[in-house]
Amino acid sequence: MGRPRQFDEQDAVVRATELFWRRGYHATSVRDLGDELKLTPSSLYRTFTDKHTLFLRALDHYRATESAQAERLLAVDDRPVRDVLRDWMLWLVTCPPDGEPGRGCFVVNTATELGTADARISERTEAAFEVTRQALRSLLLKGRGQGELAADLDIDGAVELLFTTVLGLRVRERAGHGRAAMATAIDVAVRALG
Amino acid sequence: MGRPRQFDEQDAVVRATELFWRRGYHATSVRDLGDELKLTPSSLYRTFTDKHTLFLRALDHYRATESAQAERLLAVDDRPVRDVLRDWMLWLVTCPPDGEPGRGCFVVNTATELGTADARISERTEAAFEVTRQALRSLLLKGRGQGELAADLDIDGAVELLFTTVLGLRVRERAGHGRAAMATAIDVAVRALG
DNA sequence: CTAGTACGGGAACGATCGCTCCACAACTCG
DNA sequence: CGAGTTGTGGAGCGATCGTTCCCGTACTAG
Repeated sequence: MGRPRQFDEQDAVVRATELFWRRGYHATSVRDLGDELKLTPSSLYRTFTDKHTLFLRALDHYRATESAQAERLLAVDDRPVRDVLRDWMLWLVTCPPDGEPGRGCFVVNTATELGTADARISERTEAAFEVTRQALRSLLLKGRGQGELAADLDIDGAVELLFTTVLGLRVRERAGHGRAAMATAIDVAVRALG
Repeated sequence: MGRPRQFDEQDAVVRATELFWRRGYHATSVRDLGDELKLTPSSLYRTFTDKHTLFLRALDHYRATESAQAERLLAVDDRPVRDVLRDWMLWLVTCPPDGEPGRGCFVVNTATELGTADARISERTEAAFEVTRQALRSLLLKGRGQGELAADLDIDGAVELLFTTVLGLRVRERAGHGRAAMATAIDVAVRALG
């Protein structure tokens, strides 16, 4: 009972995610959030407890949507594994296609801004990283099983290199590096699978 | 003439660099800096103009010292290029060996925290990135010239992949990833040179 | 209708932000 | 010595930080 909400909580989380994503945790003030989400401080705190909790919600939302899209791209079953891998990496690097400067990856930005100091945050970034590693691993296993990749391919090693490369790519997108250079890196990485 | 300084300016820059490195730009307050550098606000502002300018000084100092150490490691001339490359990458990832959580790379942390919004900062991060790419390029060229690497090695491609890998490694160090996993990624990357 | 409950709007809390100002101290030069 | 110059210490500026509180509002239950 009581007075009904005048805003959509999920929509507010989406907007908060975009703001935190672009500016990072410390550079985003509660008033910035209030303006963007069209929420007064009282509604914001009543709904999301505090800034830190809202940030965790934003991280979770980002992981959920990002993972969903990634799974869709990786689930393509009728194309060569190498092509699926390349397209997925290219997509990771082109996520925000419209003008404006690259936002990089919210998880990577968060991990570098806050390091390992905050446990509740770093357990989320680590979980996100682990999802990526597992997605790479199962894709490579599929490729090896289908004979597209060498039978003696070092899966663990390949996963580590590809995962590390992905992190590097997302830093470069945030830094505004050209798509061509990153596409080159992706090509070489994929070709390194043998 | 006038009253002499009671502190060493260079030493203050070193301390400021460490603080900005660990905490990032926005999370480091002028009072934090004052405490760490043992400077009153008036001395700090008289000497370094403002927080932003001090941050640029810190970035420049980091680049200078970091580049100097990297050049020393890359200048080793009596060892196989692949070993030099591997050792350099391992060193990049182990820079702060003593306890405490990894600080990652100050340049990478800055690039992801501030993106491309601030021109004076991003021109410095880009310059630092370019130095790394050039160092990789000349090392690979040397290796190819000495016959250690294949004559038809795609230098541009290899540089892009290695550079991207290095950025990813520094993110991972900041995120507290284990040295073993990163060493694996490095091994595979070096082996991918053929 | 009334009582109870959750939300919206916004003033305002104490703390901290980046930064300035000024009286005083410590030096060089004539 | 005194005049000139620069650094030091620290109070304190206005602005903004994250957060709370209060009151009027919009709803449900009885």
